[in-house]
Amino acid sequence: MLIRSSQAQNYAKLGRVDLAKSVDNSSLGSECVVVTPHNGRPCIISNNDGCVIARSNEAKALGIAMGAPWHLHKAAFAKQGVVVRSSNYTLYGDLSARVMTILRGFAPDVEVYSIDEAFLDLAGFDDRLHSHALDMRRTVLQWTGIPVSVGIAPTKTLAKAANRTAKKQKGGDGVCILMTGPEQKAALSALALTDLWGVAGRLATRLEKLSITTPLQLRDADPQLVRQHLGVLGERLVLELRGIPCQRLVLSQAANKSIVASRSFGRPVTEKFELEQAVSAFTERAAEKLRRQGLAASVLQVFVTTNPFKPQERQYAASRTVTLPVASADSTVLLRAARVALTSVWRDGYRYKKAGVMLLDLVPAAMVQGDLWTPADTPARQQLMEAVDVINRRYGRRSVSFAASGVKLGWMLRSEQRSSRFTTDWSELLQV
DNA sequence: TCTGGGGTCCTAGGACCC
DNA sequence: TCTGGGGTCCTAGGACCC
Repeated sequence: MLIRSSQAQNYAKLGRVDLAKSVDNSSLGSECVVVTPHNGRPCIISNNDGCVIARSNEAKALGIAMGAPWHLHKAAFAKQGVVVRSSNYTLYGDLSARVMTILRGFAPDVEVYSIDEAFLDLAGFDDRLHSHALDMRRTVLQWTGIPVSVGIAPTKTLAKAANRTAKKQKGGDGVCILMTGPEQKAALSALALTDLWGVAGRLATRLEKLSITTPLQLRDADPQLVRQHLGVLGERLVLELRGIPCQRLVLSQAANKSIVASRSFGRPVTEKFELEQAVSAFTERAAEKLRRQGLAASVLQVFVTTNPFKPQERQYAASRTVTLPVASADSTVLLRAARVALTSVWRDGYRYKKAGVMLLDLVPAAMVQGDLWTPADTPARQQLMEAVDVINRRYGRRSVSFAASGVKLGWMLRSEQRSSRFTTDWSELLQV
């Protein structure tokens, strides 16, 4: 598929659309690759010049694997005339939004699952699932130029399998419906364990030890046994494969629970000041994201690792978290916390490969109260700290703590944790 | 010589997804 | 010299409390 738009000078992978009917269950999925004017030349997208994260069909035909390390294949790619582009998530986000808007016209409930996937509730379309799916496909293609494939089934897990089947069908119409037992059996028997949603290498290995090597064997396995060995996720997987939904449609876009900024370094970092610079940059980037979403962070974590691909080198991985007295989105505050955390994880003599900053315990910034949020040492803050000292002397060290919980930000006495005593009225603290 | 049990919270780590 | 980045969820184990 070609997009002739001049701004789309690389290609975007977009649009597996899984539509799931949640109540009595059906589902739909699509995948498309949009390739810009490279006239049939193989094309890939890399992330940070590290890994291949998307491939055009021509590139797939060359045997270029998903996630292939870029540096190992650089020479071969050049020889084969592979066009390489960097990822452009702003562009993909824009295309994605257009597709999602169209999909909302085809079902009342749409879950935007990722940048290129959606689950739709198709309850009520039972007698015309196929024509509805074709209609949807046609419209998305006409209006955006993006081909999508559709998988329909009683559960999300089966819908994903249906989607995969639809995508792989040679000469098919891009739609796969797995509503009946025989249909499901036929489709599942053509898949490998790791084709299933939620099963990657580690789980597959553990399943093999239970003599479960195919999706059908997993479906027919004892859920209790699977739960014992793989936990609750494994049990859910078995049930979903049997057509018993364990996952509802998620309609509301929940706020982020964490924000990360991280990078792998092009060459090993051995000097502390270099790492400090990087961590500062990560912190700024994460803080910007935080503010754009109208959030504040209560906890900041810094992590560093050496290169795990070089086992012959001494390995070290560490992370340190700093809890802020009050949730903040202020760069100065976050930078200070990041510096403290980094100093604590830093060890001389290692070749650092990757580092990052993670912001956690996010709360709406609007909930953070007045002076206590500002980085400066205000009189109110000094009063607060004195009060904390008094309380700690009376009740023991660290008996008062600050926390964000749900929509409330406040303090609590540890001894009263059970009663979850939160408040945003800081003066109460002074009276304890 | 014998050294509770149950609940909660926190953290680190593992596994998965796109 | 070179192997991504950004997320979520679950679990095990230790600390702590009663």
